[in-house]
Amino acid sequence: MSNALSGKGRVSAELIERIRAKASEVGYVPSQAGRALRTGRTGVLGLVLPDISNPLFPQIAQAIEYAASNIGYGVLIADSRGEVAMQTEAVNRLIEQDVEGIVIVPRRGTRIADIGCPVAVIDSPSTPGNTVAADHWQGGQEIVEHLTGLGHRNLVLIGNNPASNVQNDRIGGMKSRIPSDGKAEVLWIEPLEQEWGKGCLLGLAGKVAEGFTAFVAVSDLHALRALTELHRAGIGVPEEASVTGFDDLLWSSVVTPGLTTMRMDMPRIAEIAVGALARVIEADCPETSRTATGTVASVEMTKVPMQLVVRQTTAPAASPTPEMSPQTPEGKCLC
Amino acid sequence: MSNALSGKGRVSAELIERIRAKASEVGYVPSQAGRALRTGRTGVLGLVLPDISNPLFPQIAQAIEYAASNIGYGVLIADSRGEVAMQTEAVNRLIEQDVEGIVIVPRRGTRIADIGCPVAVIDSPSTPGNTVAADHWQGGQEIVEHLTGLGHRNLVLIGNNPASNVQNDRIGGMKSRIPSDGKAEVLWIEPLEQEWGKGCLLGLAGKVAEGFTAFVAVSDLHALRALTELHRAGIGVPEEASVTGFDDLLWSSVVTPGLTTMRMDMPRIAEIAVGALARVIEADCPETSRTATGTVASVEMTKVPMQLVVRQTTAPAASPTPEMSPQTPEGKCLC
DNA sequence: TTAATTAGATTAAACGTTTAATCAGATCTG
DNA sequence: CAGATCTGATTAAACGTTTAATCTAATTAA
Repeated sequence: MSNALSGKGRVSAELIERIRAKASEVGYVPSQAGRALRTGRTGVLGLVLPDISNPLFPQIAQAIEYAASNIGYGVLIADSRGEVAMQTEAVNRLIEQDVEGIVIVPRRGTRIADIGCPVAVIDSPSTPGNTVAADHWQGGQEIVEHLTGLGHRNLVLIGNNPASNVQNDRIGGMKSRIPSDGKAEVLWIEPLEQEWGKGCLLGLAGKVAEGFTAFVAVSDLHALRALTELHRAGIGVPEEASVTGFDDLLWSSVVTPGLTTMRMDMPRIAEIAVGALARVIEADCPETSRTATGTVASVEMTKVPMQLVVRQTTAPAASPTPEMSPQTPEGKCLC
Repeated sequence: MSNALSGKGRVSAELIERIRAKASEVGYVPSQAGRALRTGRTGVLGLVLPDISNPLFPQIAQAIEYAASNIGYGVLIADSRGEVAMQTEAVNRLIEQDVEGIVIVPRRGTRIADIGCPVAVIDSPSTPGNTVAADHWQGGQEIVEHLTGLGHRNLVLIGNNPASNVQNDRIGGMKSRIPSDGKAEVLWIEPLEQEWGKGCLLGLAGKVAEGFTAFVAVSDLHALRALTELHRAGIGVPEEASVTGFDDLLWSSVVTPGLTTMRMDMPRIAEIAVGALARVIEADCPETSRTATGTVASVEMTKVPMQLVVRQTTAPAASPTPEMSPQTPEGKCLC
């Protein structure tokens, strides 16, 4: 009844105590529904992901949930399962559930329309309307600096799909740090698989024969693939070739050798994202919560630096490879 | 106002149409808060996980979210981040958010107390109070049947922690299918790491020297570790040794060679779990939703069979290994 | 023709909370 | 001491929905 007065208004300490006592005696818990109806605040944020089965989803979800619960919000999840149509449908489901704001990790190439509630976008700094993201470009730079610092000059950059902003940023950053006396070749997996079938070999052995000494993947997933393919071909990692990934997925540390990779500061990113949401929510609320303008474009976009995690898949480049001329002419996919 | 009458009561088709028109004209969306207050139904389920960073969390979350949204429920997530204390705290946060039921994947060894709302537990059939789970025992049986069918007789079973019900079930099932002319040795990783440090070698090369031809892990994570360790030691997979995992994590298909593993039927499990919840919710609701009895113990526990996924890490056992005597005497951890 | 039934529309009450408004008593001021 | 001020408690209104109840007019039956 007046329990809420425990903060506002004027009540005697004695009364407040009596209420408290009775409350816990009866096991009273305030109903969120009632509060929500009166105040228009549900205390719930939505989180929509392009595809929950994305391996780095756990990091995102965990960080968002943590950041949200820290400032008193719950997190309602929705999965667009990769389909772009379901993305808007998921958003609709969330706003029907009266979420006060939405954190969205958009599917590749998707633009988030102005919906009726505050939105924070986590994608890549190159995405229009983005709110916060890891600095993928800087991450790309740092990983190749690490490799060039070890003496590597000829790098194979491994990506999956050139349509991804994130992947492009990472590869862009990598390229920008290739020394003038070195060279880099980009290898896109998806087109390759279009032609040779899913799970095909990437022809990495051929690359080392051509003189490449390092394989720089845009994701630990692809790094793992490279790692095992090289192992299989009898090429020692890191003695004969170095391999790096991105994202520091869980298993990066359990493979042998441990994978050198770049890690995002997810807790930070999540904190910024939900923080931005909370700010516009708590600002807009007094007036017209239903008519909230949509995107949190007002708050300037933030880039969070990535961090290098050095493990065992990187080592100094093999001595200037005496036979560096292309011995195996075909660098093709060996599928 | 009477929009809801669109289902109950008696209204003319004409009026119903007029309402609809006006509604969409004004862009009216019914407020969940109001409905929740009146009906006591929030349409939200909670999902609490022992540790979101668990790599198979995506599968669980995705499946639960899908099953829930299919029958009109939203899913609020909560992470107990491994700490048992936070598990109950997470549950409390959820019920404060007025969830109508909770799906919980309990932390190892945790027992779920009777809280004030319906609960479905997903763990292992050996866990008391469990509602639904994959049939880990059967999974263990099937994977070794696959291996013995290929002629393997001496298997190393790799687990992490003997305190896990799930792992014990799997290993139990495995053991139950070891043929009389074969042998099996269990290798627990966690105690090993206690002694030799995290990420230490498991001494697998020694095992193949002793005559073991197959490594059966309780998780793809450990299988991956075994796979790379064997590769590293120059032991061919699957020519010289077979390796299998569990759970069919995302990357199981991208490693080279692709990992043979057992997959849970998560969609099915999720459907059963949220189905059970929905049933008791919709039954209890009319009377006393606040006084719901707690666990969904009433509905009998269900075991969902696991499915074998054969890829390339398993092959017929090498010809009866002529030199099967233990050449490398030390089977110790080589860390 | 009148009373009884009924379809369809309108009104009212209730859910549990918060916030504003009202009220009674006490302290203070002129 | 009377009127003004203030403190703390109590009461009332409102949020948006659903469900029950009331009300009107029209159709049917006697």
